[in-house]
Amino acid sequence: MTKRSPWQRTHTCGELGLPDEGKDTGVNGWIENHRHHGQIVFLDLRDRYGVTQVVVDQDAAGTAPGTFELVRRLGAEDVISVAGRVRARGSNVNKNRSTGEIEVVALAVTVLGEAETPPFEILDKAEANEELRMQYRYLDLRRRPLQEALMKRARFVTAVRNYLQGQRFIDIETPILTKSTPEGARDYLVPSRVHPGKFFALPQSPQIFKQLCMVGGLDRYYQIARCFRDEDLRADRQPEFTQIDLEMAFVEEHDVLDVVEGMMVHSMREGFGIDLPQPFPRFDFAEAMDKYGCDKPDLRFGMLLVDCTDLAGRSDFKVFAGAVAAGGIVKGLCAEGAADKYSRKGIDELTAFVTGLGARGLAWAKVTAAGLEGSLAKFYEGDKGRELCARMGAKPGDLLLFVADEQKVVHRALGDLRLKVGSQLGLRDPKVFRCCWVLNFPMFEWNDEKARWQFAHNPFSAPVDWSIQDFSVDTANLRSRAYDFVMNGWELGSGSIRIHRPELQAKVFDFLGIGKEQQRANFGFLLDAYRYGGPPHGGIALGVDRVVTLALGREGIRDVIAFPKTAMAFDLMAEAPSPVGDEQLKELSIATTVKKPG
RNA sequence: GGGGGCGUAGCUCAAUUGGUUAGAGUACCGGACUGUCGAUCCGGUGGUUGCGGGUUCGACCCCCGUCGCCCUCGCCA
Repeated sequence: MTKRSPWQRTHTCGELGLPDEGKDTGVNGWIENHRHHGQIVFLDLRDRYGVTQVVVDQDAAGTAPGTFELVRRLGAEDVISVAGRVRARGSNVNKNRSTGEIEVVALAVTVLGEAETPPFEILDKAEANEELRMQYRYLDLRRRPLQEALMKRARFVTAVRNYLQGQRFIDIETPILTKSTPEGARDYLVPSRVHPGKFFALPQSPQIFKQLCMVGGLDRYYQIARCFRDEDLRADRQPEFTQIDLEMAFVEEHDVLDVVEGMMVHSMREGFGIDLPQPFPRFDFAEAMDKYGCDKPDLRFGMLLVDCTDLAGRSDFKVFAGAVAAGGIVKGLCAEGAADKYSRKGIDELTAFVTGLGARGLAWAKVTAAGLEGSLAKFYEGDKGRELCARMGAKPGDLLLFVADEQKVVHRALGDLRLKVGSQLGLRDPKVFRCCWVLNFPMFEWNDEKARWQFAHNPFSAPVDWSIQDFSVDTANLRSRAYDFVMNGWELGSGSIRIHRPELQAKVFDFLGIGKEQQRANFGFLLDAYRYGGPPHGGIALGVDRVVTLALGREGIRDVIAFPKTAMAFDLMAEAPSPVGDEQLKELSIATTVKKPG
């Protein structure tokens, strides 16, 4: 016979209810709260499933001797095991708690782990600052919001795996110790002991390996992949992060998009109970820029950018006419019903906002039954005003906002202004989720600093024009078969149909000034692979951390990662990175240029 | 790499803009209390004001440096 453990658990702290009345039970957990009343003590016992009230009554019959005295000494975060009996709480029900109709009358209590006073209180609403909570992450993990995030995250990822498995995808692990390439983000390097002076790099993504899986005939690959990039951090960026990475052979854009759309609809519902409206609209990059001023449209609200360049060019308003004459454009936003929501001061603030983004100013007008009011009014009286309103789709009570400048500046300013005004008007409901695709991104972009063209997306994205001969002709307007997945104005995924012919791939590298030797050194194995029969293929990678953050309405991805790092890429709990001993360095043939270690 | 914000009991914050004993809530400790549920009531412990230097009769407050955290621009193919 197996000996019964003193902390045998029969129920969790979240599952007991009225139907369990009278049952003998064993529950384990952390003391969340304790209330002492002289001859009766109440404990709120917490585990990851919930909270149950435990009562210890000094006079109760059947209680193990010494139990009351023991319980009186217990405090917050002590870990205990309670053997007892479920009792209905009668008229003392706690309606704020799912287990509030019952309590466990303790017959015996075992202390499993004593807790010192924790450095901060374990509360649903985090009151301690994040620095402290990261240092004691294992305590922060006891908080319900963090547990909820991790549990839902796991449910979401499981749904993704199930869905992809059902679509014939194969989960394939790719190397963590891999090859450094100078293009792209800075690599995290790992020294090789047996190859002195040589280094592995941690993968920025499994990009090349997944493409080689396609050459390998594996057809449909996926991986929940950890990726590493040594760049400066943000609220939505960590040095290591997780992607749903997938690749498919013999496909066009719509094949990839359809699979991901199905996967997201399924997994968002399974993981978070969120139903995504379908289909996800598909925008051409140019259309997204034209209508939303950015390549990641927030579709939760309208307020599209409207082109008024032709009207503005004929205007007496010098700012408009001048901008058009200089080859610029004029676009506007119509904020429906917002005229009385913006005071002069409020509009000044919007003006400061757009000038901060490089615009020279913000022209505005409030629409009334009688015509326009505001900085534009005197240039748009009578028919001209009516014409402008018709173009903008404006009616009395609306607020019109315009920026005149070169196209890039107008889009930047109005794109961001649209989001700001949308937020101020409450149009960006965090409980509403709208997805879309943006396709046909530019192939290259000009890097001013380096004074040369560089990849806009990644070096393996195929050009839309398959038969292109010369990338130097009309370079800025060349489109690639790259696409982004966007939710609520957040880029969650990015992918493309790839180049699968070695000569075309080499031609792209040639154009970007990557010499043959460097091509061989960095990508030789990929170019070689294609010489042995590479299938057409494409894929995508989606940021898991971002999806979860957005779905749960959290502030940043640190809130959905069990052990995150700070903005300085430091692990406050483990205190990593840390200095290592001279012996270790010597073995790796490494000397540092840092004077004082540590 | 640049810009901004923050750093005061274990925790969250205050300190009349340079003024003499650095306060409050909470946590913690002790006491009272048999139905609480962020219990209540009474009492108590608790401070290198991030660190180093400077100005001043006097610094939590001003100056310089430094460390850390957060946000942001650059960066992130």
